[in-house]
Amino acid sequence: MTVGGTAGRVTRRRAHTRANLLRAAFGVFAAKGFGHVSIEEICEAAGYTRGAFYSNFAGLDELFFALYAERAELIADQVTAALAQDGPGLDVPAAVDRVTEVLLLDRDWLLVKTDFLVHAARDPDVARGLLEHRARLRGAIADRLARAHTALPAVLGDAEGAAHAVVAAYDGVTTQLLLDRDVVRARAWLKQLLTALLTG
Amino acid sequence: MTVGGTAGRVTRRRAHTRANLLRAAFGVFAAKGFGHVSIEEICEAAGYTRGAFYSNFAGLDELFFALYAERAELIADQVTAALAQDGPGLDVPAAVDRVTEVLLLDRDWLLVKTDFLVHAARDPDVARGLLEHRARLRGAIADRLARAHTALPAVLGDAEGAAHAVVAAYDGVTTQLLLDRDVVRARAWLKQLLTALLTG
DNA sequence: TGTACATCAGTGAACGCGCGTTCACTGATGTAC
DNA sequence: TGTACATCAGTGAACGCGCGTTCACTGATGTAC
Repeated sequence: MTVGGTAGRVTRRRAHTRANLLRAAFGVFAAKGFGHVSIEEICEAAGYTRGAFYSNFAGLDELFFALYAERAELIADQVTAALAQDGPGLDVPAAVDRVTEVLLLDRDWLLVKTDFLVHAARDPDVARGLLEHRARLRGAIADRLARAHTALPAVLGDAEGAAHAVVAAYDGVTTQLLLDRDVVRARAWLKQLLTALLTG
Repeated sequence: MTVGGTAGRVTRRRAHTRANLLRAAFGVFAAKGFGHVSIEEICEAAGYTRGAFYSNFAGLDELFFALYAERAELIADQVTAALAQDGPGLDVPAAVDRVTEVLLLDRDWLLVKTDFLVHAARDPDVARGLLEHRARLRGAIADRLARAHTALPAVLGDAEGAAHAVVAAYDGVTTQLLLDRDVVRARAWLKQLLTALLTG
């Protein structure tokens, strides 16, 4: 246990190195994919030796988790912000536009996110964390829809069901986007899908 | 150039070995994920030495492609069969049931398929092949929908658009299924989504 | 503010293992007669 | 059908590299007075 001020100074260097490693790692992971990336490569990209890596992370997995958590939090905040933008009522088409914009912005993120998905799919513990994160996002969407007072199609059930559908549509469109790299079409397509789903 | 009969006999052994390697590889890939699998592991699982591997494949990538192509073809046939089952008219709910059954059957396949997706997402050549395969499947669905004479919601455009939506729904539901492993819910959910999409 | 001292973050060399890749060899498969 | 011969699929040992992991060390960061 050290005093606040002391820990702050010491931490500054570490935090800096750690951030550099994470930033570099994001690029490398996006380019090559988790599983085709060596610790060596990340260190080289970040300009450190491997010792620095081990001083900050226990291994590749830990760094990958940290990386994912950091970015996922960021995206979640952006989505929440996009949803909160309207007044008490909800302009569904406008909200769809804004959310769509945020969600399909960064191809590198989609790549890393999908890497994380396949990783989570094979490890129940990791999957639980990811499911919780998804549930939180879905909850935010459901809340917003519930407060919208827009008539939702009965087939999907309540707002929770509709939010579920929104997430599924997003995931589905992402898959296609990863392959054809056509962001414009993907956005248009996602809007169309969400419109079809949310306006019976 | 050898005579048919001769090539048949010689090929028989090779084909057998190749099939064994592919079968074993499927299991290993599903369990660990492409990128966490060594040639050594596959050979051990199949009961061959590494030399046998190199006698049949140029490397891991080639085997992975072969594996994917083989299974994808299989699934495509099953889907086509499921679609062809009705008479000239199309019983949409029944067809949805049958297709859903086929598509969400095998978790291992979903895992390998997703591995292949992230791989393709980083390699345009691989992506092209995968996109073509998806287009073919989508075409089959669109054809079937077009012949169904059921009123499709206008938001999705023509039958081609509706087929696009079907694929997106499938991809979206798959993502969730990979995480929560709840096939029953996934099927129910996919049916519900498709119903919402196909019956305005 | 300046100096002596303590701690800790990152260095870089070293070790060793896993495994990709090659290749001379063997015995299995098929042909010719 | 049986035997000698040719070809080729798979063996298993060997080589070597990339890289994960460790650790004694250095110099940077912060403290005490």
